Amino acid sequence: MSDAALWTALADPHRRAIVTLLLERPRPVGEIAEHCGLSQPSASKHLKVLREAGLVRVRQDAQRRVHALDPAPIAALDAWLEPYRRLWNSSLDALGRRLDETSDDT
Amino acid sequence: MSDAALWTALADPHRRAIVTLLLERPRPVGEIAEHCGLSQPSASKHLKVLREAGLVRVRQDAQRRVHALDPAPIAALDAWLEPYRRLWNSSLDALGRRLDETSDDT
DNA sequence: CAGTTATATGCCAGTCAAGGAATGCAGACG
DNA sequence: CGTCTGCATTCCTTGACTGGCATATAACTG
Repeated sequence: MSDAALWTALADPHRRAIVTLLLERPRPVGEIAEHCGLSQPSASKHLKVLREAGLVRVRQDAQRRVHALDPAPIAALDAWLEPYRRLWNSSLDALGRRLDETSDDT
Repeated sequence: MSDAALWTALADPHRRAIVTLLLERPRPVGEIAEHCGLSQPSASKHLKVLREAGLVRVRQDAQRRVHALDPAPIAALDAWLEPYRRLWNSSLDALGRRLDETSDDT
């Protein structure tokens, strides 16, 4: 269960920003740092955490290290959310039903 | 965007355990503490964080404070996951296609 | 090989969250 | 009103994480 590593990785706002940024396309470290307003060392460290959580993969291109998103671990989160999503949906349903019952004064 | 509070709240394993526990049914603080192997003060603190993230609601019953799960904030997470889920699914699709192509040696 | 670019790492100081023990507080109950 | 129960809050200590800076490392360039 490196589930913990995944949560920890995504708990940080900067790292979520990186992940979101990589959603667009893979990028080298420097570019990531710039876009997220991070120093290069800081970006490197965050990327390390993301790598160890399996969220990011590296491809070496000359001196550059192009980091790409790996969405696979997100599936674990998705699975974790499952039961709550059910609850949430049924709550919405209940709300909808109640709204329907009272909807004559809309 | 108290999105951050939500992530922070769920980043902690104990709090995830509490949330999972409350999935079953609402419970008073003492019960939660016992089930999660937490001291009473610790449980109280974690519940406070969960409350402030909107994940938990309290109903007062005599001296007891019965905490119940509120799955609504989870929707935010779900929304955040959306784009990644797409990617993930398409990756699966791609994998499936590749497996199909090579599936004569199954 | 010397120099430059792109990135990783080590070290340090500041910050913050977590756990434990003790205490405060409100409701129940005789 | 005194007491007990259930929970919240405070204080304190400790460990973890973060950022910055300096430095090491690796790969390209001439």
